[in-house]
Amino acid sequence: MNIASEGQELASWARMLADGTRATACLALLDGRAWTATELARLAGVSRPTISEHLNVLVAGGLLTEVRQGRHRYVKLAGPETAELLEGLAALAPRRTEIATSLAAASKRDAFARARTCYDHLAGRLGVALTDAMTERGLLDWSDGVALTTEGQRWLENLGIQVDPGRGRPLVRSCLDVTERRPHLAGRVGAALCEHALKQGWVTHITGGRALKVTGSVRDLGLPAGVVRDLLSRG
Amino acid sequence: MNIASEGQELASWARMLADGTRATACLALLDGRAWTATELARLAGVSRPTISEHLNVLVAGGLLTEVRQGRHRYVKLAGPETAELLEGLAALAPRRTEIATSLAAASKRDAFARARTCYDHLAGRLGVALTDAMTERGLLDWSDGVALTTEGQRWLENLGIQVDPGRGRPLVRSCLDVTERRPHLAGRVGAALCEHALKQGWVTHITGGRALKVTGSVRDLGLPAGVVRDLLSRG
DNA sequence: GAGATGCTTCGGTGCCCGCCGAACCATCCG
DNA sequence: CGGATGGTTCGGCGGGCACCGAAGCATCTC
Repeated sequence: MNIASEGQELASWARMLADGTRATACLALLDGRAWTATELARLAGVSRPTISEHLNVLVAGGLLTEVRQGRHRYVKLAGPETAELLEGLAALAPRRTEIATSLAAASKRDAFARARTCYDHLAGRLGVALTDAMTERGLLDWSDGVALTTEGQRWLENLGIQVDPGRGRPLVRSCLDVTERRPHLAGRVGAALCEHALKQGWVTHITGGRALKVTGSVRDLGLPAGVVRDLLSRG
Repeated sequence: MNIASEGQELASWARMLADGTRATACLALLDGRAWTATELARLAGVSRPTISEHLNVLVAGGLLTEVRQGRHRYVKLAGPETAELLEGLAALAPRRTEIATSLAAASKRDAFARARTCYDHLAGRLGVALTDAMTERGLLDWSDGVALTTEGQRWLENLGIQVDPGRGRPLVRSCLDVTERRPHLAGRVGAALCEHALKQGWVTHITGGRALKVTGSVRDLGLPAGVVRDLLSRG
């Protein structure tokens, strides 16, 4: 109860992210996939022994979970809440380096801001616009947190989307978008929607990152015309 | 843009809170008051030189702002966003030590959970219940973030509450409650409401903390009867 | 079996940083 | 002016920890 011990607790938690290598690994894991230790070592630019220690810390701290398969150690974020927390933190951490370094980097960032995955759901302008459109059409109710309306359930059924019954994880949940700084849809419905979008070819993965390419089929989603134009521009 | 440098950035930010002394100081500052360096040193149990260095770090990092008055150095949280971020983090950090140590500590915690200030607005069960009641009566609109409805404006006027016109700071804003883990009202309206509540004697400060004592006048607020009973019980 | 691959353990090194006491500066007070 | 008080600067100490290379397991492949 005393404030000093609470401070210690908060600090020990923050310490997990207070190392560049660990933070980099966590950001990489935001794509929702399970990575091997070696992959993360290469990404973060450290040796295997080093990343091994770091993963021990993160797993012990409950931020990551691991699965051992044969000689591989797969780690991933402990859960959607963790992912959302991380995205929120990254969004809130003041960004000091907002300088476009090169044209290639800029266009890569553009793609990232336009449409990407966040853990297992859609994010970027696409994710936010989709969430807005769903709200507009009465599929979501934000009066207390966020909830799926009966119209929303019907809409999902009409699209043929099966929502993973999932244990405990909320049906819908709002997640702060890193680039838009506005909430987009997460939770089981968000995940199902993303899966469906990939399966239907509305979006496809761009190699080497979380960015997504938006295809013409996105016109059928009922998004405002201006948004559709933006999403399809140059790409 | 590259993920490694983003990781470094996140880490350097997290490092500010990764020290027990600094985290303790930040939690103390959550009461919204400006503290002197010596006060914080005594609270955190470190020497004056030590806290001085820590405050330098936090101010340089933008988490705190300072005002020099005579021979005093007053520090406080940089702004309401910072306070809300901290409350959110403290709420999200898994609490491992949830053991009631003594009756005195338990009753102190009870008071804290029942009603307190969070930065400059009301929090605890009181804050959350008040926010719920306002939503119920159509004073708040949560369809896109949170907004004050015209009914809400009228309600404030009827109560004779002047809302600080404030530069840039949002009129209303939701803030995650540490104990309830649900949003309560912050922003300029939240601050004005808290100020009004103190002035009208709805609540009074309990010495030595952020906890508030709820008085009988709270009956006039239109909260559900069960909530009122809870808030007034034992105290 | 032998060799390759993924990962961990173990020493060891070096750096960072939290901490303090002593000295110092600035301000307020009589 | 001198003494008290709040704060900072400085030097130095100590511990923690991020990192690596070498060696050691475990697993898969041929």
